Amino acid sequence: MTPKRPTSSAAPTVDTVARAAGVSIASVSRVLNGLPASDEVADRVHAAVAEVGYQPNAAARSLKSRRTHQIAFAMENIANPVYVAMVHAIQEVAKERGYQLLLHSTDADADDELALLNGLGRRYVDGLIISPIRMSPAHVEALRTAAAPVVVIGATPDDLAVDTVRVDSRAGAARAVEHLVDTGRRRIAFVNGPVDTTPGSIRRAGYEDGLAARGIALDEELLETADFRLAGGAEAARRILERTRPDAIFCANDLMALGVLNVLREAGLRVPEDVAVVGMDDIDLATIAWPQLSSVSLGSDERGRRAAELLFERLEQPDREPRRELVETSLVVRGSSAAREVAS
Amino acid sequence: MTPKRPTSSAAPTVDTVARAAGVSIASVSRVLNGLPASDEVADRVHAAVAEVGYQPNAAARSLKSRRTHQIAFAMENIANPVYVAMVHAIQEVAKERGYQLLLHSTDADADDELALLNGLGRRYVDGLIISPIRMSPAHVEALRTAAAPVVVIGATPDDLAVDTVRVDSRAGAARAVEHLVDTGRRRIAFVNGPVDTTPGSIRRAGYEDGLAARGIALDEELLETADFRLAGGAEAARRILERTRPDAIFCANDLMALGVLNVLREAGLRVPEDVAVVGMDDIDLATIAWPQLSSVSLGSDERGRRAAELLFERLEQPDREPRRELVETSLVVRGSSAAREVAS
DNA sequence: TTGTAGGCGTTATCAG
DNA sequence: CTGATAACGCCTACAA
Repeated sequence: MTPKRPTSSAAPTVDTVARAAGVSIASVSRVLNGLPASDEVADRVHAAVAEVGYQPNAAARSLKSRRTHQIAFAMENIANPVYVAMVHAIQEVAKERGYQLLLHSTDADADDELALLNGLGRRYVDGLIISPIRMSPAHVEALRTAAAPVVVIGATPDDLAVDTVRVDSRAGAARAVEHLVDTGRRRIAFVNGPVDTTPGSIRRAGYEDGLAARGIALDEELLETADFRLAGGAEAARRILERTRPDAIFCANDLMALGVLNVLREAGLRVPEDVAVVGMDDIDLATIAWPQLSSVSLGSDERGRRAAELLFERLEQPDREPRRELVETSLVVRGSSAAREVAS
Repeated sequence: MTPKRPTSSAAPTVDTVARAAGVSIASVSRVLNGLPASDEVADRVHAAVAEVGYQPNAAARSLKSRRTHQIAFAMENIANPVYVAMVHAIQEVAKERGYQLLLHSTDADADDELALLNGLGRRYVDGLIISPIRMSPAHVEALRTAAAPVVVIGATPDDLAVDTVRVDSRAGAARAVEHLVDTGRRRIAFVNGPVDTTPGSIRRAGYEDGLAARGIALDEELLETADFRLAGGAEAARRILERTRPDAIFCANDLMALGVLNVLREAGLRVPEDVAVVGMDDIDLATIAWPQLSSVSLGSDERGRRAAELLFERLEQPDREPRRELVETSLVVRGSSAAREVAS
C-alpha cells in the first residue's frame, strides 16, 4: 500500500502535491497547466503546491515536452564589446519569451565551434546562435546537418540553407576610407584583423574598394594585421610608424583603433590633425577615448536582436524558408577624424 | 513483437543503437559510460553509435542523474565590464569541469533576483553564482532556503551560512582617497553610485574613512551620486562643477570615472594638474582613456574565478562548512592621478 | 559479461 | 471532470 516513501526532505514532486491535496497526479498536472478542472480540485492543488513548496522539475519537463526553453550563443570571446552588445540584445529577446541564455566563449577554436554545432543532438538547448569568425568546409557541413535550429551571425555560403544575419562591412569599410579621403587624407594605413578570418578578408576588400573609389593606389607599406584586440592594435600602429608616416589609420575594429590612438599619442602625433583614426563596430566606449573615436557602426545590438528573433521564429515554424537578413551600417564621425581646419 | 517503431528520422536513442548493434540497451549504456563490457560488444556499440549518429539526450540524463552540468551567473547588467570579467573567469572554470554557463541579466530588479533564487527548485542548473547590488531581508531569506547551492559575490550578513567572495572595497576606497591626499589634493569630490545599494553604501564609508585618516572634514558640497554608468558619471561631474571646484574626483567605479574625465576635458580642466581622478574596478579599458585612469582594482576576474571554484567545491561536498573568501584590492596609479610636479 | 525491468518527474491518453 | 497508466530517454540494480 506504500510502494513509495518520499521522505519529507526530498524535493516535492507532483506525487507529493497529489498526496497532500488528496487528488491524482494527473489532476495536479492539469491544474498546473491550466487544463479543465473543477474549482474544488484546483484550489486544493494550489494550496498543496504552496504548502509543500512544489516546483516542476526542468529536466523531467524537458524530457517530456522536448523543449528546454534554453538557447545558446556562441562567440569568440565575451571580452569583446561587440559580443557583449549581442549578448545583451539576445538576452533581452530571450527573456521576453521565457527562454534562458547559455553562453559559449570559444576563443575562435574551430574544434570547439564544431563540437558545439555537432553536439546539438544532445538537445541541451532548443537552438543556437553562432558568430564564427572563420567558416571552414567543416563548419558548413556542421551547419547543414545541425540537429537543432541555428542562426549564424556573419557570412555563409549562398547555397547553405541557414538563417543568417549579416552586415555589409565591406561597404562600411569602403565608406570609412572614402570619408578619410574626402577630408583630405591620402596615406591611409589599414590595421586589419587576421586575414584568414571572414571579417578580416571582407574588411580588407572594403578598404581596397574605398581606395579604388577615390583613385588611390594601394600601398603595401601601409598595411598591418593584428588580432582584433587592444594591445594588438597598438603594436600594429608601432610597426607602421617605424617604417612610414600615414595621415590616417583605418582599423578593422574599435578595440584596435583605441590601441592605435594610444600609440599615436605616445608618439607625439596629434589626432586628427596629424593622423586621423577611424574604427569599426561603434562600441559604446568609442566615446571615452580622446579624441572620441569615429567608427563604422555595424549594428551589433541589432544583429543580436534580429538573430534571436530569427531563431524564435524558426522554433515556431521549423519548415520555414531560411532568411538572410542584412543590417545597415552607418559611419559615425567624431573627433578622431574631424575634417581638417586647413588643408595641409 | 514490435511495440516500438522509431522512424528512422527520429533522434536516435539508446534503443536505436542497441538495435543496430544487436545488443541490449543496458550494454549500450555500459559501454558509453565506461563500465565493464567485452571488447566484442564495445566495438559493436561504438560502431552503431557512429552509424546512427547517436548522442545522449541531456534532459533524460539530467533527470536520471540529477545533474544538469549547468551553472548560472546572475548579475545586474552584462554591459558593465566588471561583470564581463566575472563571466569570463567563471566560464573558464566551468569549461574546465565540463559545465555550461547560463546568464541572467537582472537589471538590478530585486523581484527578478528573488525569482531566480526561489526558482532553483526547478533544478534547471546545479548551482548559482549571484552578485546582487542590494541585499534585502527577502534576499537573505531566499538565500537561506535556496534549493541549490548558491555562491554570493558581495557582502552578506555574517550569520548567513552561504559561500561568499568579497572584496574589501571600503578599504580600497579609503586607500584611493589617501593617495589623492598624499599627492597634494584636499578638495576631493566623490561620485558615488546609488546609496541604497551595497556597493554604494560601502564605498561611501570608505571615502569617509580615507578623509578621516588624513584629517580632512567631509564637505557635503563635494558629494554626488549617479548610477554606476558612463553617462551618469558625466552628469554628476557637471553638477559638481556647477557649484564648486574640487582638485580631485574619486569615483565609485571606473565607468563613471571615464564619464567624469570627458566632462573635465570639456570644461577645459587639465587632468591630473587641475583635477585628479581615480576610479574603482580597474577595468581593462581604464588604459584607453587619456590620461590613463588610476583605479582601485577589485579583482573582478579573481572574484569570478574564486566564486566558481567555491561553487564546484560545494557541488562535490554539499555539507561542507560555508566559506567566506576575501579578494585583495590594489591601487593602480596611472596618469589621471599622477603626483603633482609642483606643490600647489 | 549480458539482459530485463523499474524508476527519475512530467505530460497526455484513455477509460470511467 | 477525474484517475490510472503509459511514455519521454537514460541509468542501474538485479537476475541470468
